[in-house]
Amino acid sequence: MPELPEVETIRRGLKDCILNKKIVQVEVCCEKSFVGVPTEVKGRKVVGLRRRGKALLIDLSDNLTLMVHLRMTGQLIYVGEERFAGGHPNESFVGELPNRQTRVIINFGEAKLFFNDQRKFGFIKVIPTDEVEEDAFIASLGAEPWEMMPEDFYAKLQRHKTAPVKAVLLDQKMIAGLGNIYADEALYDSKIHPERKAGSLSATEARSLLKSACKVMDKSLEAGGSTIQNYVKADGTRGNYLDLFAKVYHKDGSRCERCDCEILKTRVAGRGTHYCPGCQELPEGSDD
DNA sequence: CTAGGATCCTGTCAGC
DNA sequence: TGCTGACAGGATCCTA
Repeated sequence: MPELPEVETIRRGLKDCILNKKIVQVEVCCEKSFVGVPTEVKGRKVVGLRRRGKALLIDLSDNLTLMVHLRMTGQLIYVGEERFAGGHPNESFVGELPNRQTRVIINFGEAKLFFNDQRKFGFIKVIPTDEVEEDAFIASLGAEPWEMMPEDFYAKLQRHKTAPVKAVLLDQKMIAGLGNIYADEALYDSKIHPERKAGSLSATEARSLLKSACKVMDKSLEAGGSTIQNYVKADGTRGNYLDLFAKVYHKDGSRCERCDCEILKTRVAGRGTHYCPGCQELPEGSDD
């Protein structure tokens, strides 16, 4: 799940747990999940935590950085005096660790950080700190939503004559950090149909969409992304963090709170897509 | 340059 | 109960 707000929430939470701590050992349980030499990381101290798009950057002493990308099902679980977990929400947040989804264990001595990832799409990559900007993934990223200039956003949308606007929103080169959840939520918030041709949006619509993207992500950040505290409710039962802010995502079958139409789920650009047919209308004709 | 599809991998759920 | 296929919140690689 981890999209920008989740990764940012992890960055903030993890900072309090691991900043200034020394890595005693790195245990790689799945080769595919760790790019680099584990022993190189040994003995280094965590000196900072940054984020770029959906990538978490853990800066270590002596010019080394761990780039963590959670992709679809990655999660980071810190187990020490306190427990902090974020990423793809499931029972690993609260259960015994390591488990069969554990791919990497970063050992801080008295505490451990577990990188779990069911589908093995995510990874931790070792990069010299001064070369992070040159990493192919980092270098290709578009601007952070809050830093994106509306006119640049509009110009980028204009380049896509036939692609649905939803597909363009998901493109990290276009704008960094949006995934399937926030793409649907942003489109709903600005009342734009996900299948509108990206190039057909007016400058005003583009501006509105960018504003909505920032708004829905701010709201999720406020709610604390998908972390242990909104996964386990006060009464001990399991909650769904989407309930805290989602208006359309996984809401198919329920009523739009703006116009009372039924929220629909379709497939756009190969992805499950949720929208309200009442307030996200597709204009008549072929030039949509 | 853009556009569309397959693909990496594991798990869950619906339907038979 | 057991099997099968569809699908899952990401990004890349390939082809056209």
